[in-house]
Amino acid sequence: MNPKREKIFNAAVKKFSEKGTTGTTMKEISQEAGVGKGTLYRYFEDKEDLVSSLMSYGFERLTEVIKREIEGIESATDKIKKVVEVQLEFYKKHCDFCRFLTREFWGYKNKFEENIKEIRSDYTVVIEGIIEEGIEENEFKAKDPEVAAVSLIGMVNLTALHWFMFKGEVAVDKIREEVIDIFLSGMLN
Amino acid sequence: MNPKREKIFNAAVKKFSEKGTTGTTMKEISQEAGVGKGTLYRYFEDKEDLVSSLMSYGFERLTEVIKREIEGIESATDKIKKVVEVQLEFYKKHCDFCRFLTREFWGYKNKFEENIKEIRSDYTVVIEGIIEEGIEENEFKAKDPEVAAVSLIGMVNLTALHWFMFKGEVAVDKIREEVIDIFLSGMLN
Amino acid sequence: MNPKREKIFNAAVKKFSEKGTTGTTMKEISQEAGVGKGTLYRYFEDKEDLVSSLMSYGFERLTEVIKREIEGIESATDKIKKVVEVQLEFYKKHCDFCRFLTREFWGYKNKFEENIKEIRSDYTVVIEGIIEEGIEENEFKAKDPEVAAVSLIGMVNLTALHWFMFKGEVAVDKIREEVIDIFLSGMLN
Amino acid sequence: MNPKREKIFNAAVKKFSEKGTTGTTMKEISQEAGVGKGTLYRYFEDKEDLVSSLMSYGFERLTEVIKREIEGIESATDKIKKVVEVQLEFYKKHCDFCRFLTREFWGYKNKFEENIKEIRSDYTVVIEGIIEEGIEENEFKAKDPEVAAVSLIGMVNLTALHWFMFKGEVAVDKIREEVIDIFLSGMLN
DNA sequence: TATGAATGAGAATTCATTCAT
DNA sequence: AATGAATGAATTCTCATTCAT
Repeated sequence: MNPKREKIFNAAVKKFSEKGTTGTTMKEISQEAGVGKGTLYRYFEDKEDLVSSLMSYGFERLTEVIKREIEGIESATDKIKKVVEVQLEFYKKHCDFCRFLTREFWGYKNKFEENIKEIRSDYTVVIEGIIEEGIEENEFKAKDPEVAAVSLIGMVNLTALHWFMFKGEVAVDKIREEVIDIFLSGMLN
Repeated sequence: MNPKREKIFNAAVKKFSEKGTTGTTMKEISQEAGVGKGTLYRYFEDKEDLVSSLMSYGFERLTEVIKREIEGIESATDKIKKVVEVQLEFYKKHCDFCRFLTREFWGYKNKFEENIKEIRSDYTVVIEGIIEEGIEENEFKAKDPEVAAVSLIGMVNLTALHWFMFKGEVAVDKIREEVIDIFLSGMLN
Repeated sequence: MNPKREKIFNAAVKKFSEKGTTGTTMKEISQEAGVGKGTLYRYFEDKEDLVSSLMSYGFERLTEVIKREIEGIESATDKIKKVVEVQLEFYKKHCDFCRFLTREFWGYKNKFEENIKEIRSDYTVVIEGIIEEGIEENEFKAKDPEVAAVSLIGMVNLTALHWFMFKGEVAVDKIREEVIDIFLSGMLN
Repeated sequence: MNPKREKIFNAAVKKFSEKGTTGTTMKEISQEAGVGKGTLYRYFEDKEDLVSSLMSYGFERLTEVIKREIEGIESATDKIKKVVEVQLEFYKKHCDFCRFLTREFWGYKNKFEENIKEIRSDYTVVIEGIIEEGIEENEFKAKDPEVAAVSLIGMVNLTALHWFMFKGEVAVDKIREEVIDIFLSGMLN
């Protein structure tokens, strides 16, 4: 990627996470990025485009990493374990981005809405695929793979964010163990 | 509650859900509520206060309903089942409010931050309590009740919102069954 | 007319005449008018609306005055004399407005274009009517009343503006005599 | 003239006529001209200089053509006829330029103001000269040659522009006949 | 000599908030 | 108590101009 575009992305993530997209001004982003205000508009149509490009970019990176990491893993159970781990690591590393994402994803009508939905769908579908596979192989017993996939994402997403917001850091190991255990074996003794 | 305050709350929820808090103007809220713009400032200090009051109010209602509904239920397992059901019904009924909540909760510095954190904590703590109870009673096996509680909230929250956003309505029955099953018994066959 | 709207109109004419519509900022107008910047937007949709409203308003006033003044005059010749006199007086009195008009009328596409064309047409048509009348009464000999009408307007318009720009004031008496003489009797000896 | 300078002139006239000088960006001109944006600044000090150079250039061409065409013509009457014809042809051929001129000429303070006034004066003076000549030769009867000259220019200028704007084309023949007739013989029967 | 990426002053416009009625 | 006209700080975005390549 163009290095200046990347500089802008990094500055935007930081600011958006701290103050929200609407609470952040283009001027602040340009200052954080160390470029002129006008330069933002050379790389992005407008603020909306910057926000949605950033969201797409992040989702794509996350989906990419997950796809790459589960490659070669055989059982659906092991794949799920890896997915949880990779996601938590991603959240820990890019917690600014993840806060931004959680906040802005459930967004309101904007010109890029469809585009975003598609990207997010990609990400959900990967996890859904693993669950379907597990069902076929008789490893898993879920009736509705979509509910199961979104549930898993929800568990990881909210616990990670909860830790980040209330304790200051994502406790990857602790969360991973517990989440995997609950998701795979349930709470019942 | 003061009926005019309630009118304003209802108008605000509707608009905030449609267009976000920053995308909604005080004028729009006043028109939706059928009162003068100045009147809003009689009932709320400023916009920030309106947003955070609304958030507290909603969390309190949800916590209240949950507390009331699990009263008298004996086993932790049944309590969890009820919690999931009540939450999904609440999401279905007040999906505007829930979208607003998810978006605005992971909020950014504002004068009411501490207040909000406390309220949200109340809500988490109720569920954490049920889980702790279940552990004590040897019904549950979780190592970390907090992770477990937030995981459950995350599952319900995200599946409900996912259905609302991508399918237009929250499929309470389907989600409830699957989520309860996963949370209690896990995915493994 | 609303007194605040009028204050804004007067301020806008003055500034537009001095610096052109695009050379004048909304801030300057608001300062000249002694109102807040936001107030301009209570009375006009946007800058374009302010410009075109002003143009319509001026054309309407001019057309109105002309219509009123020629009422009761019998011969077309006398009517033409009155038209030239009234126009020159108007130009002298509102030379700011006239400079603005001449400059901005031959404008470029904008949302109010059709509206403006209609208003200007009204004004041209009045003069065309007098000429047609004169032809019917055998007073005048023009073959094309439209060319004749626009010619007269052009003579008055440009001489008045020329005097204003190059000599600082519109010499009403001198211009009136000569223009009427040329238009009615021609240059030939 | 330098061919690149001419390319820029042509591009600028086209754009200025379509969208006004302030509505046209330097980038648009450079693209229309097929040169880099920076190149414009090699041939013109700044935008103001481009506008005023263009205006001077056009006035000079028009004055030049008129001077050349009336050379050798004897009577003032015939010279006036030729002047009207030449002007109308020029307007028809360069209507973009003429619209630009009418709009921008009644210009506002800028660093090249004096220069422009002089050029325009040149043009007026040629026609004034013809009229003075006619008076001396007893062909014409005007009392004030300046009013007469500006009147003629006004007639031609506004009728041509009126036709261009409201009918899409300058009807040279029709306008010429009528304007010459009015100017020389007047309207009276 | 020619280019176009980068800049930042400045423009139009919005909107939370105030306050006279 | 209720209203909505008025305000101006703040925001997004544009574009003339510069300058390194």
